[in-house]
Amino acid sequence: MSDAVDRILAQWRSERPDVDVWPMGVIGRITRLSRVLDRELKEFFAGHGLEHWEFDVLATLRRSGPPYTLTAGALNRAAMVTSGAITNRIDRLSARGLVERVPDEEDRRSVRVRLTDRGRTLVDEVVGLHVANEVRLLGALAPDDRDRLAGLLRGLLESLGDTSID
Amino acid sequence: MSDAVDRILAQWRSERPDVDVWPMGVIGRITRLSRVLDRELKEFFAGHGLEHWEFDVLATLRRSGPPYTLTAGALNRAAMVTSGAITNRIDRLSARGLVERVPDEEDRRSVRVRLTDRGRTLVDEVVGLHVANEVRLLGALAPDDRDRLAGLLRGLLESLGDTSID
DNA sequence: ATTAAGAATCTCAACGTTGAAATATCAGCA
DNA sequence: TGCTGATATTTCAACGTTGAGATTCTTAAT
Repeated sequence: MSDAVDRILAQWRSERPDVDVWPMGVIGRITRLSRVLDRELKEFFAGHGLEHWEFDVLATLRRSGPPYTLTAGALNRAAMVTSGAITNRIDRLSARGLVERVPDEEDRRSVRVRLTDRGRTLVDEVVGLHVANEVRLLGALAPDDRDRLAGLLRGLLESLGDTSID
Repeated sequence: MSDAVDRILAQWRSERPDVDVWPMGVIGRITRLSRVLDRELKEFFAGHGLEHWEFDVLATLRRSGPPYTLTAGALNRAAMVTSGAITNRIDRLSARGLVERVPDEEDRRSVRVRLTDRGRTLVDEVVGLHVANEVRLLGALAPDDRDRLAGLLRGLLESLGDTSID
């Protein structure tokens, strides 16, 4: 049982035995898994006429609950991208009629972004299939291992300060 | 003890109790960790006058062992990017004098990319510091947990077919 | 030799993100 | 009321990747 990262670690041990590269066994695998999973999810969403980032934004609004409205800044932090990227994403989702900009009466610097009925219908249809697809991708994981893995990853995220979505 | 993903999961359970979103507890965390770690590494490499991708290419060549030479295609697969991206990266590393293109005598479609002495010196200086920085980032992980986490991630990567770096 | 299929790399236009600057607004305070 | 610093969003040029097509070369069959 070995993966691509095992081969990379073996190369380093051979070439630079003075460096203990164990952290790459964790960080390298997180990086590679992220890429592999991204490709899989991209393919899945394409099958439903969506970009990955489109689903992300719609899902963020959907799970925030009624009235399915968040500020651009909140979407920004949730997606972990810069503000310019969010402006662009809202523009395009808005052009597709999936969200709409609503002026914020209380703070006129702010823009509220609201899921339209079409947007909500779409995300509600897709989210179940999306999760089923994720279940498939994690099929190799025994039920006990799911919790162990999630717990270890949570510990890391906490230690790195990723504790808030607001 | 909770992280950003715990909050996301709680939102889904409240809004869509009919969907069991446990896979997001794994995939969501891998995705977020990848972004957080990417930012940290980017900052580290910038402190050494390098882009993250520059180090990646140099390290791939370095750990392949003497004569520190790989084809463009091999770099391509190692970096998990498209061929156009690798051409671009080789161009720029070559302009910095860190690698050089060597015509492949056996297969004239191929381009061999060789680490220059400057490139090798640079990567050899930086790799130890890079690993030390990774150790710092994983500081929250108990020694036993390192192996457990690496093992669980390896199992996933294998099951998704990521078993080769050639 | 010649041909055809496949492989390795490069080219390039389209696309999305970044990061900084610009704009507009708010909140606290003199 | 008028500042001042902070905040929210948009704008925009620079940058890197993608993905498809073009180019060059190899391999195997004829």
